[in-house]
Amino acid sequence: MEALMTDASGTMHIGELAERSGLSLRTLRHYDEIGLVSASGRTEGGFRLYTDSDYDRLILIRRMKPLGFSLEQMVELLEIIDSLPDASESDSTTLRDRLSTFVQETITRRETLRVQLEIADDFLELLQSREGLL
Amino acid sequence: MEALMTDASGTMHIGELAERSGLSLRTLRHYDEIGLVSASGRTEGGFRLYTDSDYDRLILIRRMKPLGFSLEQMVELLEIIDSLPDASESDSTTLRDRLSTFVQETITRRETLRVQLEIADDFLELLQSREGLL
DNA sequence: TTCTACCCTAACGTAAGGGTCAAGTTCAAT
DNA sequence: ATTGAACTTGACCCTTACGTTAGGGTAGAA
Repeated sequence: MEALMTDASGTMHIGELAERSGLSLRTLRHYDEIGLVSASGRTEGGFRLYTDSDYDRLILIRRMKPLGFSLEQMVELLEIIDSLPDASESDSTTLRDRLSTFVQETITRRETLRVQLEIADDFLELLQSREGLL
Repeated sequence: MEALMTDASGTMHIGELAERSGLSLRTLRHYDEIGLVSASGRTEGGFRLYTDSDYDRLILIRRMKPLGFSLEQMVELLEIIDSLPDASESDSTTLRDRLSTFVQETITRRETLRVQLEIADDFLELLQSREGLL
């Protein structure tokens, strides 16, 4: 009975974004505070207003999370990604370096995750064998 | 040039256990404080004394870590495991239940880990495609 | 206007340690 | 027996990523 996007100008309040992204209100406010995903605007009364691209940003962040980057690192990576479209030639050397550092980090962390999965399997087996003894 | 176990009675100080387990001194003290892995004894002067079975306990904990259980939950699981050998018949029903609950939790968490690995792969691909654009 | 659902800030709490520090302990070498 | 380097102690503050009240303000329908 209610539109997904309350406002015709394509903005939403924090509650809707929370629901759509599956993140808590507190988390969204926290991300705003630290500048990871700032609300694109505010109502006169002070309500945060978010847009669809804010939502996209959140989705990207949700994908980064399993890799265990700190929020601060995510801020940095988003900065890099945001500035990619423009500076394709000028100062792209530093940008390229910063990005490839991130890619390396990501590869390392992905590997860590893989190892953890293995360890988890080991542990599960161990637990189940104990269970069998009962 | 020095024995792995300094003491003939088969005990070691916190430093040696830290080195052998790969955990920090701070971590070991923390585990002692919360009763996850308590030192088996103390010297007259107050130094913690650990045994080989303390070491074994640590290894088990290290294997649990990737699953993301809280230290408090690990305390509980270790309690269960410790009491398995004896109570094979008497009150083993509650024990069996508690253990199987843990096994279920572990399976769930293992699945989460697997999904995270997938998401990580997605993200890595995404990053690398952006890198290709430069 | 008043109700209700939603939103705000501010501030303290939490887990799992990290780091630092002064002070006490061990123990091998003298 | 003594000494001094290496080790250990507990205490306390710091960190990250939020959760959790507490006390209010706002949006919009009835």
